[in-house]
Amino acid sequence: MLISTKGRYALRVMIDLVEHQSEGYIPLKEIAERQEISEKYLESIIKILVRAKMLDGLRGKGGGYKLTKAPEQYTVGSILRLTEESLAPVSCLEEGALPCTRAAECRTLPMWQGLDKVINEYLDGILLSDLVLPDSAGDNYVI
Amino acid sequence: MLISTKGRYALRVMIDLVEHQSEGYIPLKEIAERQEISEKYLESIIKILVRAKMLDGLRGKGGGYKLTKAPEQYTVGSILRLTEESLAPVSCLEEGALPCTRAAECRTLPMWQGLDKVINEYLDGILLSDLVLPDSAGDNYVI
DNA sequence: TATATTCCTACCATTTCGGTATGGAGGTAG
DNA sequence: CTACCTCCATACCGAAATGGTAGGAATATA
Repeated sequence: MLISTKGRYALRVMIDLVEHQSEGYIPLKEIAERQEISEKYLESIIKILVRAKMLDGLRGKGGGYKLTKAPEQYTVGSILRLTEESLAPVSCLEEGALPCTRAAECRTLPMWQGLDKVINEYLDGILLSDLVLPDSAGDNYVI
Repeated sequence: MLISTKGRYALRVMIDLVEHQSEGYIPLKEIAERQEISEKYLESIIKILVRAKMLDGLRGKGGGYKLTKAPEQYTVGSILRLTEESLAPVSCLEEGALPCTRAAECRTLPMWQGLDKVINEYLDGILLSDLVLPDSAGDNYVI
């Protein structure tokens, strides 16, 4: 499995916020209820998005979270690369992985690099706004 | 990470066997030494390939393993789908996963299905024989 | 029969996954 | 100024997956 619940939930939060953009700051509690995710777990995921300035958090009464950019400005890839620490399909391609001593003779390395490219290009080709479109238009990003 | 060491090692074993096809049955010990993988761990991986009739195992003195088909008959995808129990990028697409109650309203499901398709098509487009070609030809499957 | 080699079943340490619990710190309305 | 509501930080925890290890039984050859 490439994408854990963390990444999937992060995406659902972002979509939820797009769908309630007009309401200003949305409290965590509301999102958690709508998305049926535990408040505390969701909190830890949202924290990552706030630190990366993908969301803006406002404390105090009437506070909550909202997007910092327009939905077309976020790619799915950029969101997932934040929450999943790596989207690399194999450990030898992960950032900070110690260079494999067999890399030079490795028959499979170029293939893994190709797979990595395919995955990232697919995910970067989809915008957050694409995921919120009415159902009928939901096929344009399924290759 | 999508592909664990199991899948990667399986692929390396298959490649090793292609490169020593002419020598008949190749003992586990030889493969393990060449590939620098523990004999016992490799054994558990090879077992999977034998059970699926991708390899033929012969016991006793002079025994070992060999391919059951020509290298062009194996796709990388077919090998990986055996050793990794699933190549699904998200858990909700795994075989035997309990159907998600939110599937109908899920904004991200079609995207995950698209990703799954992209991954499988890439891996099924590469043959075992492609991985054994001389180095200079190693770019034809990197998109 | 001695030896090489595959098969089969357990077991295990470490890490990751998917959370929960507790306690603040900081803003805002009244 | 205080009560309330929100974000922020840290610690902990059970279950499953990962990446192996160990011991021995079955089988074929010489």
